[in-house]
Amino acid sequence: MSQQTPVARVEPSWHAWLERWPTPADLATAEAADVLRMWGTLGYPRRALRLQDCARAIVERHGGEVPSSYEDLLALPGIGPYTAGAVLAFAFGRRAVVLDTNVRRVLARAVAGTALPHPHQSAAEVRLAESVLPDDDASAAAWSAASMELGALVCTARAPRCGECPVADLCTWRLAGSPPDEHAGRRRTQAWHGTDRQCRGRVMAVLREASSPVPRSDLAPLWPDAAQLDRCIASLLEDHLAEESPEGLHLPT
DNA sequence: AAGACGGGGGA
DNA sequence: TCCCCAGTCTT
Repeated sequence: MSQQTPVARVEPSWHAWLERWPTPADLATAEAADVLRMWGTLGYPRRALRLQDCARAIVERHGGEVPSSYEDLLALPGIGPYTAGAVLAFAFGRRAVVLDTNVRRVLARAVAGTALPHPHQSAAEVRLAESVLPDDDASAAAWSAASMELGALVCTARAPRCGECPVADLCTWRLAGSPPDEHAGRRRTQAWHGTDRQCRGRVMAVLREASSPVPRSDLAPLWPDAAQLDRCIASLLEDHLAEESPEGLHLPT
């Protein structure tokens, strides 16, 4: 849930979710429509389907227990290098590189001396994270939690609280006078207005609220560009985020 | 190596 | 308004 969605916004949904589907086996047999409705407005609803696919894979491949090896975790749907490392570190207390946006920013400032990390993660960055990770499992897991918290609460992207930072006196960026972002202006802002993502989001919002199939004619007013709307509906069907029956569009059964 | 993919809250 | 958020998957 927290892949690209702030944890503060995730937390209430996370509690409700685990109350309804406490185990992978519970989620594996849920209705996809219920999964998507419970996901609500967390964004990127494909993640909800991947999470259910992940639960099914855990049941089928691992007897319903979350696996504890990096390879097995990485092979699960929706689990990438970050999440695999986070599960290893935070669920199993193991030494693992946990390189999320917060840790990337902390390392960029404290070690590399730049205001923000490069737009795209590099292999060199992973090597750096590995090199500063303590050797034993317990210390490494604590390091991973600490560096993430530091980035999330103190070393924030917009207005870092350097006065409260425990490592301010060894921060390369701070010591250099907190120079501005090197690639400021080159970071392309993600377009939103008029995009397929906005269009898909509107359709999904209607389908989540609907208690019966929605005819395409009822969807037309949602979007000025009819061709784009058709294309987006087709992509939602392709992604299994929606289904179509003679009565109209609805969440998958 | 790029693009696609939601939505909300803070500055 | 703009920016960013405990990324992943596809091409």
